[in-house]
Amino acid sequence: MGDYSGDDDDAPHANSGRDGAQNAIALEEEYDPPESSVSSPTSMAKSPTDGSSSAVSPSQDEASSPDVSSRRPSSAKSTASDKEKRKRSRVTPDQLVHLERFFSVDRSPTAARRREISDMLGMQERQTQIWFQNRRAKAKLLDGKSKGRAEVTPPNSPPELRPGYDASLHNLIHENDPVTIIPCSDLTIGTWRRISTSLAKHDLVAYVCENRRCLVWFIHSSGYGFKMEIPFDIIVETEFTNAAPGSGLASFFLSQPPTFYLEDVAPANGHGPAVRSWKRCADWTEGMQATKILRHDLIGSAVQLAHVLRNFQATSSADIRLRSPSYNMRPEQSPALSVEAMPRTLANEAQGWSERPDVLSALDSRKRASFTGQPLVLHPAPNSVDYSVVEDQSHPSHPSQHPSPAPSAYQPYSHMSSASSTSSTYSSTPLYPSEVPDAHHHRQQHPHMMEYTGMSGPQRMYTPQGYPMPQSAPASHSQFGVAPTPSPPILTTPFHSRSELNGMHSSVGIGGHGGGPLLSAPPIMHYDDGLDDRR
Amino acid sequence: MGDYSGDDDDAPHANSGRDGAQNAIALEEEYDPPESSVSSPTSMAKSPTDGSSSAVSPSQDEASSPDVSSRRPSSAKSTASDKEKRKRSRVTPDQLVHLERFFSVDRSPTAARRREISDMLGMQERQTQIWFQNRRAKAKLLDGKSKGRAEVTPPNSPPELRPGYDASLHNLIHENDPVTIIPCSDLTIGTWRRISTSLAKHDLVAYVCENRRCLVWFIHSSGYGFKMEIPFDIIVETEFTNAAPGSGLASFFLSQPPTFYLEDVAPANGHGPAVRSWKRCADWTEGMQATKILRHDLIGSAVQLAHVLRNFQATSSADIRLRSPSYNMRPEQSPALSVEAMPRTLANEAQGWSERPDVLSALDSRKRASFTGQPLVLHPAPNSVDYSVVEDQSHPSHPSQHPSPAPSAYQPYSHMSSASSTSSTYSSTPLYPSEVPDAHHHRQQHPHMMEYTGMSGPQRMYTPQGYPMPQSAPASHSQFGVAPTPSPPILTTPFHSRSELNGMHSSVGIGGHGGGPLLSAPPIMHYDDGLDDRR
DNA sequence: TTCTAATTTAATGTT
DNA sequence: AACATTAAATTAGT
Repeated sequence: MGDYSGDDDDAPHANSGRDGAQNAIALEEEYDPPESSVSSPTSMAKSPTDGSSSAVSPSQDEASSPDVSSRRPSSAKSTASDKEKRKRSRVTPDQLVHLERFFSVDRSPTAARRREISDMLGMQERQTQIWFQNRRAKAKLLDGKSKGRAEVTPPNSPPELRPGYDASLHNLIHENDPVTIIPCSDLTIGTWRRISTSLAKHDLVAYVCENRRCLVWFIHSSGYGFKMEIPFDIIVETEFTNAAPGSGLASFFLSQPPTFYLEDVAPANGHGPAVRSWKRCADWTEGMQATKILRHDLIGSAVQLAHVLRNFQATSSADIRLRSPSYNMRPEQSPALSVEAMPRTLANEAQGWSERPDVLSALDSRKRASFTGQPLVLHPAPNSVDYSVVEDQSHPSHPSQHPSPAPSAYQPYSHMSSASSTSSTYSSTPLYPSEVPDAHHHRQQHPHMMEYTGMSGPQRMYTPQGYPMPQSAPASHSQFGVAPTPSPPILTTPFHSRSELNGMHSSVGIGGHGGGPLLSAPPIMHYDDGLDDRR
Repeated sequence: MGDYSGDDDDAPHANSGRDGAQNAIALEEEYDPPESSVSSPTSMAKSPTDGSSSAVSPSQDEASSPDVSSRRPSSAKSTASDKEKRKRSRVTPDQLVHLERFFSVDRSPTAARRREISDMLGMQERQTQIWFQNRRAKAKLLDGKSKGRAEVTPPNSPPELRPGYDASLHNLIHENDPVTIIPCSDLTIGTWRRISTSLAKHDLVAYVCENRRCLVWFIHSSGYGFKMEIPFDIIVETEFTNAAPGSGLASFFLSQPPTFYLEDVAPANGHGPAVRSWKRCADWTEGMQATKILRHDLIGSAVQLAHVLRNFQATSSADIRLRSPSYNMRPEQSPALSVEAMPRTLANEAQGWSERPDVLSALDSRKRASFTGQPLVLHPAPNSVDYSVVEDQSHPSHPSQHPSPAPSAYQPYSHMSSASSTSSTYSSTPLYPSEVPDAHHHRQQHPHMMEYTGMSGPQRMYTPQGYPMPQSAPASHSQFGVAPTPSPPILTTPFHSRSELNGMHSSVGIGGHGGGPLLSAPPIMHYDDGLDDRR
C-alpha cells in the first residue's frame, strides 16, 4: 500500500555504466592492493582491512620533531614504504588544530570545502570526510551529554559558568588566564552587530578575565578568532535591562575604544603543535565602529550578566556606576522599544545578508522580542539576589571582592557628543567599502541607541595608529597558499551558506564560502611585528 | 597520486548543492504509520543493539523449532514506543540471513516480491527496498573490488585456487576446514544436471577438502545451500577428458553414493550472528539419482581438474585409479560423443524448464561443444605436468594423510545391478513426484552414462534411512510461517525469473518464485535431530 | 581503559 | 534504480 516510489518492475540494469569518475569519493579510492590480505574468511564483511586508506601516514617523528613541512606528511605518497597493514593514519596536532577550527565554523563542510581543507592540511579527502563525520558524532555526543546534564542541572544552582565547562570553547579562545564565560547571543556596537547562531557554535563569546581585569568579546568567524578587550577601567557605566525571560541586555559605556586582537596561528613552526597567539591589530569591526562608538550592547543570560555587572561594581575603579539589573519580568508589557529599536539589522540585511532568510528572520524576531522587553529603566540592584562569584573552575577566585561599594547616584555622561559628530567621524576614515553610513543615521532614530553613539576627541586619537589595518597586510602573508585569510567579522553570524553562489571558493578563501557580498571587504591579514599577546 | 581526481579542475561542482535551507528540516517525511519498525528511540543511541537483539533473539530452543513469532521482533512493542524520530531500524540477524538468501537468488526483486519478503520478515517494504538497494551497492563495490584485484593476478601463477580467494564464496560454503576450489561449470549425475550460470554466482561449486578427505559438490539454489560429499575412499576411478580448450570433463566413479547435506540456518540463537551449519539429509537430487548413479561428471577448468585428479592419485586409497588427464587438445576432432550424448538435457527441458530459453540454449550449446571433444579415452597422467599442491592458504595441510595404502588392482563393481533393477529400486521409494524414470532409461542409451547407473544392495541401504526425507518434515517447522523452505536443486541453474507467474508466492515459498513446475516437488525441510555437521 | 580512525549499515536526497 | 552522502552503530588501534 504505502509504497514509496513506484519503483516496481524489474530493472534491466545491464548498464553498469561505472565510474562517474569524478566522484572518487569514496570508499577507498585507491585500493592498491598488492596483496592485501583478504583476511579472515569468516565473513566477507569482516575483512575490510584491505588497503583502504594507505598513504597519509603522518610519520610519527613529526610529533616530536615538528617541521613545518608536516603539513603534507604524505605528499610523496608513492614512497611505497608502506607495507600494507598500515591502517589508521593519525592526524597531526597541527592538523587537528585547523580541523577543529574549521569544524567550529562549519560542522558539515561541503565536499568542495572539504577538498580545500584536505589540500591545506595535506590530508586525503576521505580522511577529512571521516574526521568530520566522527567529529560530528563526538559533538553530538558531547552536547547531547551536556544537554542531558543541563536538564538535570538544578536551575537553582548559582549562575556560574555552565558546569559543562566547554573545553572546546576554552580551546577556542585559548586564553592563558582563567576566564568566566558569559553566555550571550548578540553583540551590538553601533551598526555593527554580531549574532550568535547557537551557543554551541561559539561564534560569539563574551567572557571576563579577572586576572587581566578586562571584559572580552570573542568572535569566531570564518575559522579565525577575533576579540576585543575592554579593560575594566575604561568601563564608565553599565546598564542592564531584562529582555526576554532569562535574557538580558547589558550595555557598557566606555571611556575609550577597546583593544583589538586577531588570532595568529603559527603552523607548528619549529616545534610544538601549532602555536596560536593573539596579535593586536586594528579595529576589525565594520567601519571601525567599535573605535568610535563607545557603547556596547550585549544580550545574554540575565543572571550571568547581572552577576558580572555586579562584580564590576565591586572590583572596578571609582568612576564605575552600576546601573544594576532590573528584574521586573514583564517582557511583553512594555512597548517602549518598538521594532524600530533595531533598525541596524535592516541595514545589515540591505548589505546583502540574505541567505538563509528563514534563520535570519527567526533570529531577528527573537531579537526584537528581546528589545520589546523592559525599557532601559534603571533600578538599583536588588541585594536579595545573591549569586556566588562566577569563576572559571580551576581558577582560585579572589577571596575578597570588595563587597559592593555603595552605588552612587546615577549620573549621565556629559562627554557624549551628538549623533552628527559621529557620522562625520567615521566617514573620515572610509576603510571599508561596505560601510554604510546611512545605517548609522537610521539607527539614531531611537534615543536609546543614539545616546552614546557618537563620541569625539580623545577616543579618535587612539584609533588605528600603531596598529595595522587589515587591508594593509600583504596577501601572501597567509598561512596557506590558498587565498587564505578570513574576512573580518563584519557583521551577522558566520553563515556558511552552502551557497552555490558559484565557485567563489577560489577567490574568497578559507572561511569565505557563502560570505557573499559581505566579503567585498578586503581580508584582514595577520600581522606579526613585535606585538605579541600580552599576559 | 591518482587518488583524488578532479584535484586539478577547480571543482566545477558549484552545484554541490547542500541542503538548500528549506529542506533541511525534512522531518516531515514521516512515511509510515506508527506501526512496525524497530524504532530505536532516537536519543539513546547506545541501546538499540540490546533492543533488537533481545527482542528478537530466538532463544536456543526455537533455533531448533523456529518460531514464527520471531518474525516480528517489534510487533508487540510497536504500539506507543515509537514516539519520536524513528530512525535507523536495525535488521535483526535472522532477518539478515534471509535477506541475504533472497539476495543471492535475486538481487533486484520486484516490488511484489519485496512485499512478500517484507511480510515474511516483518519488515517495512520501504526498509526492504532500501536494504536491497544498499545490498546491491555493496555487491557492486565488492565484486568491483575483487575483479580489479583478479586482473592483477598473474596468469602465470600455479593453478592453485585463485589468489582472489573469493571470500564471499567461502562464506557461502562455510566450511570450517580449508578447501580447494575447483572452478567448474557443469555437474551431471544421471539425468540430474546442474549448470553454473556464471562463476561469479557460485551456484555450482566444486571443491576438495583435504582435511576431511573428500570431494564436495556445492550447490546454491533458491537461497539455500546444498552439498554432497564424496569421500576420497569411495572414488574408485576417475577419468579426465579435455573438452573445450582449457576446459575438461572429469568423471568420478564411486563405490557408494555420496553424503548429502543441507544448509541449516539457525537465526542467531542466543547470541552470535546466525549460525549456519550443514545438516545431513537425504539425497536431494531429482529422483535421488545421486544415490543410484555412481558416476559424476564434472566439467571445469582443465588444469585444476587435472591437478585435483592427480592429487587423488597421490593421496587417496588403494583402489583409486586415476584415469588421468589427456592433454590432446583436439576438441573439435572427435565426434565420438554426438549430440545424443546429452539426451538428459532434453529430458530436463521436457520437465518444464523453459524459462529463460536464451540462457538455457546458450549453455546447452556450450555443453555440447564440451562433449564433442576428446572422447573418454583414458591416458595415464603425464607426470611432466607438475602442479604444486593445491591448498587453501592458511591451511597447514596434514602432513600424513594415510599415505595411500597399497592400491589394489582395479576391480569393477560387481555389485552393480542392471538398469532395470535401478528403476525398481527407486520406484520403491517414490519420494519425488516429479521423478521421471523415463529420463533415466533414456539416458542409458549411452554406454558411458549407463555404466554405473544402476546399483543395488548396500548402497541402497545407505540411502534415506536415518536421514530425513525432505517431505517428512512438518511444514510448520520452517522458520517463517510462510511456505518457507527451498526446493531442492532439482536441476538446472537457479533462475530467479522475476516471474510474475502470478501470485505463487503464497504457496511456493521463499526462494520459489519462478520455480515453475519444478517446484511441484515438495520442499525439503530442515531437519535437526542429533545430526550435526561434522568437522 | 578511553579516544579516535575507519568500517558497515540504514536512510535520505538527487537525478 | 543508481549514486552520493550521511548519521548511527561498530570495529579496531594506540
